[in-house]
Amino acid sequence: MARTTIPPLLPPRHEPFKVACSTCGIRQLCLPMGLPPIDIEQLERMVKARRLVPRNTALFSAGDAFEAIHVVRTGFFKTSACAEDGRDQVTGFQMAGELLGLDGIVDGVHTCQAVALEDSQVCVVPYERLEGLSRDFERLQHQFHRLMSREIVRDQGVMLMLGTMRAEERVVAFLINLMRRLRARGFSSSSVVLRMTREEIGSYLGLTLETVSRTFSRLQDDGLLEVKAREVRVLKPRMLLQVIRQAA
Amino acid sequence: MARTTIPPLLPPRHEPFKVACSTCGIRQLCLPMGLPPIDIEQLERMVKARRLVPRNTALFSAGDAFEAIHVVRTGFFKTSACAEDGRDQVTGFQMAGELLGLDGIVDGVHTCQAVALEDSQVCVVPYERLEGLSRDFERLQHQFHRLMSREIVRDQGVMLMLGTMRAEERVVAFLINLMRRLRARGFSSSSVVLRMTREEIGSYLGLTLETVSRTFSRLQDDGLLEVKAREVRVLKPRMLLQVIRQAA
DNA sequence: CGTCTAATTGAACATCGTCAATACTTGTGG
DNA sequence: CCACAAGTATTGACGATGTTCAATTAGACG
Repeated sequence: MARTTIPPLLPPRHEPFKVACSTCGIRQLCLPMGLPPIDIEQLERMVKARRLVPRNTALFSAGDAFEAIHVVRTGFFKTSACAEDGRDQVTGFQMAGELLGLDGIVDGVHTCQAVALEDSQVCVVPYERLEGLSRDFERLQHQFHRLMSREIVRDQGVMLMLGTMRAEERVVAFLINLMRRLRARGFSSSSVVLRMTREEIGSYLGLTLETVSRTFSRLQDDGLLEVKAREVRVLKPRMLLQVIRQAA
Repeated sequence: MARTTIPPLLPPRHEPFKVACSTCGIRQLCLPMGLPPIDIEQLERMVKARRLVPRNTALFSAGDAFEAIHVVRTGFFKTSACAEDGRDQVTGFQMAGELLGLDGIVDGVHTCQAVALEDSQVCVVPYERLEGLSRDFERLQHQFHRLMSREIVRDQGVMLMLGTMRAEERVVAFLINLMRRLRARGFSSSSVVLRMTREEIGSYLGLTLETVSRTFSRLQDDGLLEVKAREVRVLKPRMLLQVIRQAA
């Protein structure tokens, strides 16, 4: 029953959690980031509920009506864009504090799919409520704009990677980015357990799963990494950075 | 003096134009799109001025302080992202009604460069003013959010292209997209004069200029296009569409 | 009209993708 | 608890696609 190619819909729509941004462990990485307590209180009013998203289920899919922005509270997601012709690609991986669903605003319909790669929890921010409170609270408004802009800058970075990097550089850039974000969340800065398959990494990087696998093996042979299935340990962080810098 | 690799700064900062969105020829494609007259009047209040941007000059560069969103009124732009290591890539081409500078919101600094590919005119929308009026005018607010979201969706489309398409598909997708947008602006739907070099196209598509050139030649040999330097005429629009559809 | 940039084209080469065989994980049911 | 099955990862050989380098031609602009 688990692990279907088309993830099953999520049965329980809303879990009745108590939401309290002001005491949330990830508030420095999330929407409240940098806001004074008075604005964070407003933020709490926006959040409708938390929602559980079991592993391998879709939080939303392409074509779904857009009603809310979601913020990852715990867990790990991937988003995939799909074109009309069936082509699809992983466009990003999201972890605690990161936003899901900004694509839906323009036409009120999601154009991508968000799937949990492990049992996860998200905060549901109904979009109408967000716009409403943004009108009354300047800092909240600015914060939201900053996060949309950050997504645009992030996307530009992905384009740069896809357009200019070779396979090895892409894989290394992916790893460095992932570990930087994990470090910001208090995880080890030298070792990761990847939540995604080689195929998903490859899709994100515009490579085949074989090329991703071979690249990991080569980086291991060169002594920069230790790779054991999904567990990656960085042995030479400096040299890893150089893999990208030396190119141009 | 002209055509330096680093475009010269724009000497006259603000041209004293009278701004009137309500009578502007491109209002259906621009920020006012779909808004009722009463909101368009508010929009006019946001626009500080129009500004002339001569060919091959930068409207803004990476590192510049972000103060305003710009909207292309006439002409044609490219935006390029540049990484710390010197790597850079064209991330988009903008024409009348399209926005420039959304990347600057997050940190108050531009992360990309916008260069005019022909003598152009932009409307300057000071960002503080935009946020201020957005708080008072719901539809304006929503419109702005829609346009940021549209940029995110557009970027996802570019990623999909860079990650999954072969050279010929990329070039064709680029042409189809360009002509669709030109058609929406009342230009011929069968012939274009490209404003950018093969190198700029290649950078955008993640290909070398030689591959772009060869691909044009092949599409011409196959009778789908007629290419004479920068002038491209589409002879078989249906078959052009099929170049992309048949892949998956 | 001449110079500089841009575009085309060819040949050799590198990188990555495809196909295929094998090994390793993980979860499930006997 | 073990064995099996399905999914996931590794590795090799080969081939396709796109890059690099180089030479030539065509355009654009002063």
